[in-house]
Amino acid sequence: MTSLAHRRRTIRDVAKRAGVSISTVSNALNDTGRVNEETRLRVKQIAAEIGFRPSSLARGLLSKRTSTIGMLTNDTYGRLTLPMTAGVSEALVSQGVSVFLCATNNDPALAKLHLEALLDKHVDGIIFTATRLDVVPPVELLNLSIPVVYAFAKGPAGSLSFLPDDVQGARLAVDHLVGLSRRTIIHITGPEDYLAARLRARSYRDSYGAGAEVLFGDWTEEWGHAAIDMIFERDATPDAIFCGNDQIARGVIDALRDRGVRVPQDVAVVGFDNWEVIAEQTRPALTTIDMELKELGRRAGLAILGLTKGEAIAPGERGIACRLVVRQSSGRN
Amino acid sequence: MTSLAHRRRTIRDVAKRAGVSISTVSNALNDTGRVNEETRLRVKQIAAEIGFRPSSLARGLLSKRTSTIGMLTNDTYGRLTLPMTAGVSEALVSQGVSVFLCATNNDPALAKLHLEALLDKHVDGIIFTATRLDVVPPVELLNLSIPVVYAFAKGPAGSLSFLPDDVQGARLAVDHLVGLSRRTIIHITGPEDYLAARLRARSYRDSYGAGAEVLFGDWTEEWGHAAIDMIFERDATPDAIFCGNDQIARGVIDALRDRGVRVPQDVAVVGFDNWEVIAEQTRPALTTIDMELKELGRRAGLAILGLTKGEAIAPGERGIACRLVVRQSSGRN
DNA sequence: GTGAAAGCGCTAACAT
DNA sequence: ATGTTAGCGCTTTCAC
Repeated sequence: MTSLAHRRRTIRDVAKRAGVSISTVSNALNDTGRVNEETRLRVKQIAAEIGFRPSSLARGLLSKRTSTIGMLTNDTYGRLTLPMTAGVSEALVSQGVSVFLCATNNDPALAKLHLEALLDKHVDGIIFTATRLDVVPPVELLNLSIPVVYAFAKGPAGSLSFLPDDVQGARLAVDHLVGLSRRTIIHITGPEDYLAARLRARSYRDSYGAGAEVLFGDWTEEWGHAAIDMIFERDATPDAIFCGNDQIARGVIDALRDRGVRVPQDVAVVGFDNWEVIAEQTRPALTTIDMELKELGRRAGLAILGLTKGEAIAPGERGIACRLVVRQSSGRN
Repeated sequence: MTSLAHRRRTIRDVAKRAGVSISTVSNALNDTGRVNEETRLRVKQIAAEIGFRPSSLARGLLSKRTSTIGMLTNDTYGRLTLPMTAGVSEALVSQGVSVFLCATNNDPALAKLHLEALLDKHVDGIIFTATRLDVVPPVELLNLSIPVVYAFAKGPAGSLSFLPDDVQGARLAVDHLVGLSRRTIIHITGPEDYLAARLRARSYRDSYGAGAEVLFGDWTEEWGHAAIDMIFERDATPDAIFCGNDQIARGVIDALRDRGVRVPQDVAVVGFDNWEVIAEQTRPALTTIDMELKELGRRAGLAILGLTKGEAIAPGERGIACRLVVRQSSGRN
């Protein structure tokens, strides 16, 4: 193997080659100060030639900014965190900001370890994300001297959080079903101790009005099956089911098919999440609510970017609108 | 909002407070040089008290190491990349190394942008990961002065790659079915232009011997359905099916149930991926092959760590053994 | 055992 | 328009 470890080019290399001082190089490259246009061009030319890239370490030492941010997530890279990370990264890469991704696996000690590594590295800001809205963020985030933004998690009082608008999302689902002239809509959802489940359920009740019925259970296909078994033992059966997530919806649809109930003709089904591997593969494909997590991440990224630049951004909870994705499971009957 | 932006403590703050010079502080904190034990303790004590954390920027400027690595992935945080990232991070966090995650979304321009950001930030090394084995890594990775490791991707000649052992994995599946006295095993898999599909198919043929039959298609449930429809139009039907991934397997199982064929009594089914949201929710739950992606990531992480420390690690392709996960879809008949 | 001083690669204030 | 200089926060000789 040939030795690839050529010493990195420094500003001095450029200066020597261009026959000017290092400060002229600095000014030329950064388009600052007064530099003869010819000189500027020549310096830039030479810098490019020898592959000079300014050390962000040296730069950061002066400027106190590193163009890096940390993302702390409580789970092991789940399906919620990832679209958000994509959004964050997308918002920041064009500004030259890179993202440290740190999964804490719900382990406070690991969270602390990651956080210390981030602080050692002088990240300009931190985004905390979680797999559920009611996770309590690490207390260590409380008194940092760098800005912190919460994404898909409620930050403490006085902080800035970006959250999906579960209430609006659930209303979207119910309104859609009502618009299709469905009369009897039942809501099958996850555990009641999840804030998201409670929010969606409350919104369903508010939109639907009298006769609303909510079945809390688990976020699984199995629960979807079980719930259908319970419901269809009764006399009155619904003509629409709004599920708290896509997995439940898939279980519901499979159970309905097993019973010979036609979807969407007899019963329309709407899910929540737009988890494509589930929603697109149910038969029929699932109408569902998309939380626009990537957009949520993008917003959080832009916010942290602004904050690190010293912009004043009002704290509070920002809701991100959900989007209805219509597929076959809710067609007209 | 109270001003939280207290100036960071520096080594000088510690020195002043301890009444010693900064070099003594440095030596005391790093357990280097000759320092009186009492002094050392006192310095450490004071450093902790005022919350001093050495700037990794200043440190990196001297040492040429930043304790950061970059992960470049060709997709948008898919289900393959993520367990690997978890493994990488797990291997490195205890060493104080943080990971920049960069999704290139299969866009070469974006890849270049990310790569330049990483180089600007002096990452100590780079791990490239992909969603399929036969992705061609960005050429820009070729002549870097920092080590590069490939994970779930074949690097160029002379590089170090970590790959799942698809051949062994497929053999595991076939041997398992044969061990259950299954006689007629068919292989339904994804597109033939995927290297992974070809490797698994070849291994299946080699293990199974005469009479092997491979159906190439897509990596979807839909294709699983379609394949079963084709197969069961014929006279001779198999008593076992080995699928190229879990989605196909799920489609296969659903199609079999629709036809009244019992799984596993009449036909045993084995998948590939151990994608839990799929495998655990099929009815019956799916026996499948786990590629141990987290372990693969861990190995890649350890390798890059060694390389950045200057250890000599032989280039080549390292196969990571797959693991058979037995669930109900392949029980004894 | 401790401290003074040089210097990592860069930017910015100040001379010239 | 360009160069000299100080210094960001730290590690590392080398004197004392």
